[in-house]
Amino acid sequence: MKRVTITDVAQRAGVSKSTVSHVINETRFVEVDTRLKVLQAIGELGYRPSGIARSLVSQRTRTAGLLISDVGNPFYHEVIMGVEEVALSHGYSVFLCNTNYDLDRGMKLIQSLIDKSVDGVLFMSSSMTIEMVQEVLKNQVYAVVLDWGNAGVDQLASTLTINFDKGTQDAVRHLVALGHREIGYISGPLSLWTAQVRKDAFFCACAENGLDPERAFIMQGNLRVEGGHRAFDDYLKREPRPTAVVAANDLTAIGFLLAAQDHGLSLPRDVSIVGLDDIDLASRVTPPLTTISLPRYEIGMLAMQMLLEIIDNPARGNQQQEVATSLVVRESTARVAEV
Amino acid sequence: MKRVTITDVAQRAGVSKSTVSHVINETRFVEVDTRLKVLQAIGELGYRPSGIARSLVSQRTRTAGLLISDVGNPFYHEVIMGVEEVALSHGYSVFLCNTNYDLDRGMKLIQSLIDKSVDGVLFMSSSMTIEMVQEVLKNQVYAVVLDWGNAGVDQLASTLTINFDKGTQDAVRHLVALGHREIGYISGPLSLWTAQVRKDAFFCACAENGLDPERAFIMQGNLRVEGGHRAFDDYLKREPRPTAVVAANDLTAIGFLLAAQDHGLSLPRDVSIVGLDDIDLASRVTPPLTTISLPRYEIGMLAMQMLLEIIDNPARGNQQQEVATSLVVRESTARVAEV
DNA sequence: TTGAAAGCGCTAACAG
DNA sequence: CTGTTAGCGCTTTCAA
Repeated sequence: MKRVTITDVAQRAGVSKSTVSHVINETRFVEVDTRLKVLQAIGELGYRPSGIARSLVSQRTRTAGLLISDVGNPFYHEVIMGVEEVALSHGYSVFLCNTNYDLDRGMKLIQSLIDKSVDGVLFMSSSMTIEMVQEVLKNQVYAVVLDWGNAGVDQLASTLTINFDKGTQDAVRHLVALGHREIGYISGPLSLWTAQVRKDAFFCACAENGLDPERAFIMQGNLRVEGGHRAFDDYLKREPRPTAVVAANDLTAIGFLLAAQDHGLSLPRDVSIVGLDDIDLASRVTPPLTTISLPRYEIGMLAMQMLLEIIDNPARGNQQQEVATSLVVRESTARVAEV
Repeated sequence: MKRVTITDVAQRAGVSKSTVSHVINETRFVEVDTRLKVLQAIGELGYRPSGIARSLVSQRTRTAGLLISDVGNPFYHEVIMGVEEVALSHGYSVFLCNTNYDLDRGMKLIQSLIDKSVDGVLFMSSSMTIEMVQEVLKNQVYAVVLDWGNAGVDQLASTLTINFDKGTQDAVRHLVALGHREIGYISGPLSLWTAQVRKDAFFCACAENGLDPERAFIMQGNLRVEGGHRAFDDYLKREPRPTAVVAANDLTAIGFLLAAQDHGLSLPRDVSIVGLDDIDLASRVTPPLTTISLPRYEIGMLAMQMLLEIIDNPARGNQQQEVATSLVVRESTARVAEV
C-alpha cells in the first residue's frame, strides 16, 4: 500500500498534474466539470498532498520552533497555548524545545530546528544567547524574541517586551489610595535581569505616586515561597513597619503571607500584600492575592502573530512590541488601619 | 543570499553530487583526499543538507507528534521531558499538541500532524478516540498510545499501560504492616476509567493483604483538593473510623490532610494517608505525603522509544508495555495508635 | 481552458 | 573509487 500521489489523481481524473494542483490550490480557473472530476478522483483515492513535496518547492514548512526553559514553569503553560492557538489556525505546527536552562542544550535544539527547516523560532527561554538568534537568522529562519534583556537583540529580530511599569504603577497607586505610605518591596535575586527590571518598575512607581523610593524598605527574596518566609523575618525587625508589601512574584508574596499568618497577623488588616504573575495559586490562597498579572496567553498569541507577520512579510522588517501588565485586585489589600 | 545546495558543494570540490552525498552520509567509501576536499568545501560554504529534500526521498521526517490534554497538567511535564530527551538524542523533534480535552480539536491537530508527515504520534491525551489512531495509521504514520482504556487500541498500535497494582499493593501492605486494619479509600469520579482502575487496584490490594474489600469504606472525591475536603466530612461520620486512608490522587490526599488538620487532628498520629501521583507538592506539605508514584519521566522516554522501535522496525509489529508504580514512603503514614 | 516540462535539493541504483 | 541519472511529489512557468 503505497502513497497516493498527485499523478494517481491526474490519471484517474484524466487530466494533467498541473490541473490537479490548480484545483487543489485554487490557483487558476478550472472548468467546472473538470474540477468536479478531479475532486471526485481525490475523494475516491483518499488523496492528501505531501507537505514535504510542497515544502521543497515553496521553501516553507509551516512549522515553528518554540524555545522555552522548562515546561514545568507555570509561566509557559498559557504562553504555549496562545502560541499553539494562532499556529493551528494558520496551519502551523510547533516544535516544543525545553532548554532546561542549559545553553548547550539550547544550541543543540536550535540546530535540530534548523535541520528541520522551521520557518521561524520563538525564543522564550531566558537561557538564550545572541549567538542562537544569529545562528537561526544565518540559516534564513526568522526569529521572535521575548525580551530577557539581551543587549542588541532588537537589532536582529522582532522582540516582545513585557512592560512591568503599568501594572506596578497601578499597584502602588492602589495602595496609596488605600492610605498606605510605607510600602516595602521583596525583590528577586538582583543578579537576574528580570528581578532588576521589576524592582526598577517599583521605584519608578513610588516616585510617580509621591513616595520617596529611597525610603522604601527593600527585602531580599528568591522568587520562591521560602524567600517570602525569610523576607517576613526582615519585615518584623523594620521600624516603622511598612503597612503594605509588594513582592517580585506571587510565590514570594504567598510565602510572606503564610509567614505573616503563622506569626499571628491577620491579612489584609495588619498588612497588605501584592504579588506579581497571577499564577493559579494566587486566587486560591486565603485571602486571595491582589497581584500584577502578566498577559501570558496574549504573549503567546502575539509572539506567534509577530512571527507569521515577518515570515509573510520579511520586507516590512522586524517589529518591536510591548505587552502591558495589569493589576488584579483581590482581597490581600485593604485600607490602612487607623492608628 | 540563496541557499547553499549540494550542487554548490560538488562544484566547489570538483566532484559529483553523489560523492558529496556519500561523504556526508558515510554511505560508501571515498578516497581520503577527495573526502577532504568535500569536507573543506562544505566548511567554506557553510553547507547544511536540506532536511526537506532528504525527507522527500527517504520518506522519513524525523519528527513526531505528541498529543496531550493540557500542558498545564503537571502529569505531563516530566512526560514531555522524557519524550524530548530520547527524541533529541535520536535527531527527532516533537510537535506539541494540546487537545484541551476537546475531541474535535484533537482531530484537527491529528490532521495537521499528518499533513506535516510526522513519522509517528504519541497519543497521551485522555481525550482521544480510536478513530484518531486509525486516521493516523491509514496515513502510514505510526502510533503509540498511552492506555486510557480504549477498547481495542492494542490491536492497532503499540500501547503503554500504567500498572497501578504494584504501587497500590505496596501501599496497602505498608499500612497493614503498620497495624492498620480499617483502611478507607477516596476514589475519583467513577465515570472516569482511570478512577475505576485505581479503585480496582485498591480492592485487589486489600484482598491480597487479607482485608475484606467489601468492608472498606469508600469515599467519593473529584481528584481535586476540594474533593478531599468533602471526603473528610464523610470520614468523620464513619464508625468505626478508618485508621488510614488511601486517595486516588495527591490533590485529594492533600485536601483530606488539610481538612483533618483544620479539624484538629494530628497527622499521621490520628490517621495515616497515602496519595497517588507524587506531584511536586506532595513532598512539600506537612507532613510530607506518602504516595504511590508514577514514573512520569520513564513513561515519556519509553513511549518515544517504542515509537522509534516501530518506526525503525515495522515488521516486528506493535508492542505492549507496562510501567509499574511504586510506593514512596514519607511521613503521612505511621503505626496505628495503641487503643 | 489545459498540458508539458523544468526544477525544488537530495539519495541511490547503475555504470564505468 | 567516482560519476550519471532517475526519481521522491509537488508547483509553476511557458506554450498551446
